[in-house]
Amino acid sequence: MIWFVRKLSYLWFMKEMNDDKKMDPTKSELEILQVLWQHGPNTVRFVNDTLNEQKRAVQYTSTLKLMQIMAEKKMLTRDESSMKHIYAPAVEEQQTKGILLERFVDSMYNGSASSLMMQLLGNKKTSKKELAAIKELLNQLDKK
Amino acid sequence: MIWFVRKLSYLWFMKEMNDDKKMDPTKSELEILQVLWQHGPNTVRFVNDTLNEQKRAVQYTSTLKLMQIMAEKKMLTRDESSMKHIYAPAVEEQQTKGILLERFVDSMYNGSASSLMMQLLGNKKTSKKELAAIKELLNQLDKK
DNA sequence: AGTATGGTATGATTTGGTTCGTACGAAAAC
DNA sequence: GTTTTCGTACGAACCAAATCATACCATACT
Repeated sequence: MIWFVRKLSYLWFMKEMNDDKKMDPTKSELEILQVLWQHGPNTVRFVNDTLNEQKRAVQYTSTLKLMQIMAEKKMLTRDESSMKHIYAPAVEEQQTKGILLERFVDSMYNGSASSLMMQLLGNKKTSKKELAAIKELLNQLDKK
Repeated sequence: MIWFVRKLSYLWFMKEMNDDKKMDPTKSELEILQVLWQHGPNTVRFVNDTLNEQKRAVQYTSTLKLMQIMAEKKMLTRDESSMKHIYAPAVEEQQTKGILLERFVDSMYNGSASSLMMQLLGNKKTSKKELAAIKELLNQLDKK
């Protein structure tokens, strides 16, 4: 009986570990995830090219290595059936961003979403269109 | 004449450098800034104690070193007139947070504040009180 | 067949941030 | 006056993340 309990708690432990790693993208890892979320599963070549034109100069092998590591961490999956491996995100976009956002709010605004809002709205860069969209959003929430 | 132009552009360059560093708090640096923003100028001892009770175990000398580095970067100023040095934030809270927020929104939501809002509101953790506060905020903005 | 091209694998190195041990000085307590 | 306590200074070690050079394999082109 004991072995069974041990096994269970071990599995649980491993699950937690993986979830942790999966969900903790670093800055560069996030950049890669963004590309894959936006353009769908793709090759290293594609991701690297996209990164280079959209963000900054980075060597092909650097991107390769990072993506390999991410696959190890189960943050990405990869299809090795063809020579050119195809990588896909293994984490859900909304969920991941949600976690990161929560962490951000916690560390900067003591978890207060409305404080963040104030900051956002006080910022000149928030356009009128954005404001309108936000209001619309709130109204819709009300109706539920 | 040439030397003068050189001097000017050098100074300009240094100014940029400093501004950059000033405004780029790392995670731990931000923790320290938060303490100082919240409690006003203070000693290393105080900051370290606060950190230890509010966040995590950290050695006194670690906090000391970090704050020294931050002072070097002009992120903090310090008053050395007394034996116990008094550190004060050299960057404005709202401004700094604004920059960080903007960066965050850019990297995660392509600069769209309303996308961020959606995320925030979709999150169960946003309480009704928060929601009310946000609405209030928007109404006030309208009146202007 | 031979060479150019495009891919993966991987170890070594660099970098940035953080942590801590140790040294040392001033002031307070004894 | 000596010892303990509380402070700063600073180099060294550590760690995670990121970068890159190199090696090697498969495919395509001539």
